[in-house]
Amino acid sequence: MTTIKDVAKLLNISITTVSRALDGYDDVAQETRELVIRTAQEMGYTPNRAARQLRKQRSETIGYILPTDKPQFADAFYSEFIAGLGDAAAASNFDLLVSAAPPDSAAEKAIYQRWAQGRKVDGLVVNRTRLQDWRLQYLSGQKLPFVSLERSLLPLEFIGVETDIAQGYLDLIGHLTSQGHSRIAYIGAAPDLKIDHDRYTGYRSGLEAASIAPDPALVTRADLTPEGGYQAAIRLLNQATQPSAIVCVNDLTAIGAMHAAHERGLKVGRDIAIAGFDGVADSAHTQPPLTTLDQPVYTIAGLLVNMLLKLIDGKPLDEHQVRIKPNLLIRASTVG
Amino acid sequence: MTTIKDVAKLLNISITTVSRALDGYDDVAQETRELVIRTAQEMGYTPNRAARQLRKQRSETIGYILPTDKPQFADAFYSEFIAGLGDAAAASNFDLLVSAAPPDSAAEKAIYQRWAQGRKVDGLVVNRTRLQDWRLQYLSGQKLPFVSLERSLLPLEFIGVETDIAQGYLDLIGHLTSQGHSRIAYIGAAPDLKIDHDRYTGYRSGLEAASIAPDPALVTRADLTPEGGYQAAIRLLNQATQPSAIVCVNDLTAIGAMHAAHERGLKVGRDIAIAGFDGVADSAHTQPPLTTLDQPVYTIAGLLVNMLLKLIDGKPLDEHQVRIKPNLLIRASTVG
DNA sequence: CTGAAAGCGCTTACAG
DNA sequence: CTGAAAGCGCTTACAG
Repeated sequence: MTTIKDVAKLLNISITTVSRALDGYDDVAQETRELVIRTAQEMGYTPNRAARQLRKQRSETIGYILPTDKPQFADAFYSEFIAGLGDAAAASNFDLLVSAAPPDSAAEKAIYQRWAQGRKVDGLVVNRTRLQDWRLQYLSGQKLPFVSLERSLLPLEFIGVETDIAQGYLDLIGHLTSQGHSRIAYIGAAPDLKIDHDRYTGYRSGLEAASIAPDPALVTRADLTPEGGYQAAIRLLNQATQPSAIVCVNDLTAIGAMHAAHERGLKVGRDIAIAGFDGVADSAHTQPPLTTLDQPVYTIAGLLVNMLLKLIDGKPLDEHQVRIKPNLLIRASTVG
Repeated sequence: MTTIKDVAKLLNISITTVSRALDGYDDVAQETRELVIRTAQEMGYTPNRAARQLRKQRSETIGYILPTDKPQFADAFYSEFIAGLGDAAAASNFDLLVSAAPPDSAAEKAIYQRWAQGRKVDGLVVNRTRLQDWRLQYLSGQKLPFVSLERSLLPLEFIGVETDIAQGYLDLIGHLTSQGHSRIAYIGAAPDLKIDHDRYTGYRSGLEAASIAPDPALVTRADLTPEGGYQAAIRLLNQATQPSAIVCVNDLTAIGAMHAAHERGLKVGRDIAIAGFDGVADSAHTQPPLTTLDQPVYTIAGLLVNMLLKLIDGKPLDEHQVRIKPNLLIRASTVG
């Protein structure tokens, strides 16, 4: 490995000057700077990260933990989310540390502690925020910068990105009622998740705006997977009073629900309307293509990282909360 | 931050002893060890990673770069793969560094160089291996340990995991011919990818085993996305001689191909058979459910990490090459 | 069994 | 504009 010493020795100058030249300080002679930069390049020198981190007392790394309910954690939302995090971090010369743990598990807690205490990361990105989320409380207590996708109900300052679910659901339910639907069901996720809370609230507001009386029998919950959506839809379709439309908390749930409907011999779009949320996954290519509230996942991830980096640097944020309006993509799954 | 000094001071012993007690050396008095461990725990002490890395000259971190062809990189294969990498790494107290870059791009090269030169990582996991893959050559040259999913055609020692595609395709084509198919098409990926190479070879062997003459008109290639599969299938279906079955390089491609078939008014399973490869994604819940060659992605990722960690530690490997047989899941998409 | 000390490779006040 | 030196927090030979 080439070190700063090697570069200094070759050039017969001090390591101080090499360091300053490379870091772009303006008190280095133009000539010296150019020579240093060229030589470092030629020698293939890159500063040792551990040494730099130790000295600067920051890791130039941000962390993210995948909420893996099961090992078979196949969800395209997360590949796109991580790609967005990685790209935005790299653009600022930060690294992205990724781990995986079941939400609200001992393993999750252990990772947070290890990262926080060992200062492995300068900050974290949190998603799948829960209503009472110990992670946010812990990070606040540790004074470790973080941003989150969706806010909690805790009395903590919220810095991050939020989807404008209320508006999205007004659009979606409006679309469904305009198609003549009034028995609209909801398949959510665990009720302690902020996305379930918001989407359920949005669902209720949407019904209210259309003057439809809510029916508790049309509300059920699953686990954000196709399998969960499939089972939940079977429950709904087994009831005496069946829904004519189902809105689902995410696309994977909707894909499972469509499967259940097909098995019943229902033609999705004609016999029953089904809609998702996310717009990632293969929603454009399901049979029939899935109506969904599309979110720019890659962009959201980038926004989160850029907010986090400003927090880490102690720079002022343009906005503490960014609100993203999901885009209603109407496809055949809700159009007779 | 609590440091080793704080612990030592509180206990009135040297930092040497604290370090040795915590690291489990056996030349520390049992009593001292217990005291140190308990106190460290109570004080919330975790060794500073940067200091440890600098001193040990290893980062206790492995790296992985997502092959993001486009920002909208939605592929459930990768969420599961990363979950597997993260879990296996964490089980050995290693961290996982993730970045993203388009395959074979300048950005990809830059990340490899930064990680290698700055010793950000002790080793890397490579996938989507290309036939002539500069990454493998570069890492070999840098003497940086790595493992790969699928081998290249380069004259380098291969350490990693390989899917037994030949056997998988014999099973799959056998299944299709037993259903009476003889006009079997193939939708692949970029031909410089090892998976395309292997799957195409497997496809040809499968045809040969069934004494079916290959027809170049039935072979086309896409980009591993649903959209690509959709376009490729349209091309195939627009031809004078249409396929009666299509095998696809991955599930996402197959999902797109099913979409194209449906648009043509073909009933998948009855009018045309379509099969995928991977078994992640929502293949069990597509309409109709998708026949696929299922791979244990999470397990494969774990195997790769464990092999890599042995390489990093200079320990002997049980096997340099692990061969995984994909599991043919026959579903309605290929059964009349 | 325990401790004093060196040193990993940087960055950055400080002096000139 | 440049350099000598301190020190970030560890681990580990070495001495006792």
